[in-house]
Amino acid sequence: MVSYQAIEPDQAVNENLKAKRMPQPAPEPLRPIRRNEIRQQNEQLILQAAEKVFAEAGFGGATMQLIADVAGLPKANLHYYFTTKEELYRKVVSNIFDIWLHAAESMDNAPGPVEGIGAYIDAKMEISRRHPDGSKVWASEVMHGAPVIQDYLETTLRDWTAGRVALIQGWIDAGQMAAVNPDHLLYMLWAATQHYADFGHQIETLNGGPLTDRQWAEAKDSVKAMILRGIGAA
Amino acid sequence: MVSYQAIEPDQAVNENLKAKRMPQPAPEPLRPIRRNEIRQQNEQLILQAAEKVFAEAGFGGATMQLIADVAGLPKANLHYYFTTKEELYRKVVSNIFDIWLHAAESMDNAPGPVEGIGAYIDAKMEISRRHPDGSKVWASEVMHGAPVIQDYLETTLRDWTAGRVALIQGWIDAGQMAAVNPDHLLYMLWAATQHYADFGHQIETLNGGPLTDRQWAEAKDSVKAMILRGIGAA
DNA sequence: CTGATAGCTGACCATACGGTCAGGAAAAGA
DNA sequence: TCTTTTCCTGACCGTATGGTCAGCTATCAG
Repeated sequence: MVSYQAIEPDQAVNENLKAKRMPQPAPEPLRPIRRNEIRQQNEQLILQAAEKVFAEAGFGGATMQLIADVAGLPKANLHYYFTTKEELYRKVVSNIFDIWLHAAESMDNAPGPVEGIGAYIDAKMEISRRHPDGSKVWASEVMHGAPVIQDYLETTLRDWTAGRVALIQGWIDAGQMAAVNPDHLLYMLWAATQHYADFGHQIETLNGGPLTDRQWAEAKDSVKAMILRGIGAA
Repeated sequence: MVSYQAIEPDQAVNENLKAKRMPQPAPEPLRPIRRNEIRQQNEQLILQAAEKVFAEAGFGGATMQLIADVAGLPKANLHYYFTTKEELYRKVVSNIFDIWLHAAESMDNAPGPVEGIGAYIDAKMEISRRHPDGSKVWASEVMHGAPVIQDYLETTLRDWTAGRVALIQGWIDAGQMAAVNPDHLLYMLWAATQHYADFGHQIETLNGGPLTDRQWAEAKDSVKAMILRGIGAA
């Protein structure tokens, strides 16, 4: 079996659990544990660990035990918050989808393609840099036929896409850019930006290490320059 | 657990096995079974089934039993030809890598970027169309940190990339295209073309069905037009 | 024809997995 | 204080998985 690099369970440990297991010298801990917060905090902790593990191993390769170790919680505790592995996975994917949709708003209310598509590329490149795991989970899900989020594709994404296609067509009709096929332009935008997350390991290997701030800026500029020139908007 | 669509085991059945299990009316079957051929044939059969299953379920989600069913062979027979799941997977990935490298030759011996990069896009789009499973397996492997083909990335791919970067730089120096960053141009080429395989399901969903011949042609033209214009070569 | 060898496979095994549950601990409410 | 509710978890279970192996059959060289 392929041995994915082991993740140190102690990398992320619930601070509250730590505190609980040792005598507390202070009569009142600085952050009193309120019930409401516990649930929110642990769910977040589990979701973060799950995103990492799902991205690294895929749905089939990920194990609840490993997610639990990364989160620093007993496995049974995961099943207390998320009944099944699929329910946890579904929540992870849906979170990512929300981030994406939110970032997509940057395209609207722009006077033209240079600003609109430029801002969209900026936003998507930033997501690739800050949420590479999320991007990978999404990519993995779609590659496997979207067994879990097919309905999202057919409703939300479809509607969003139709709206942006109309937006782009409007720019074309107004002579603000070349008459490219809007669908394929969107595909290229998604592909070019998400590539830096999904294939980040390949890029880092070729680059001889993680991209520096300067290199990320150059990546962003390169993508923007090529695409904007490619659609005759620059 | 996510239920990936079941694959009908009988979709691909070894014709020789079929023949063996039923009385042969003809004294000499048209294709006599030679020992040499059996090995080659079955290995090919298993590799094809494996590529399909690995692409659909990922390494962790794929099972030897399912691969065996798709290949129409008993599971134990798989282990006769490929000792471990990882060995089989490694062979699948390495086969894909070879196809990619071979297609990459289309970029060489071109008088300029229009012909060279145009031909490369053509070749890669054709691979995305004809070998989508292979592309997905590669993507999955890289996304998971390339646990199996890291050495390929560091040697073969690195060398190939360096060569093409020099080639592109030569075109830039000769004034045949704009002064784009060659590395990021390569990333965009990979991203834009492989997207049609890796995210094929998403594209098909948005498209309301598989791309037609005409739509594939338009996709190819769109990618070529945008990129070639984007690098100032058209 | 005969021994040797490659191809084949049902039955089996140890392990690891997702998920369950009884029961304890801690906080909130009364 | 007592009761209720939420939180927590070690131990356990049925199942499915990757892999093995003894023993069979089919081919081939001599």
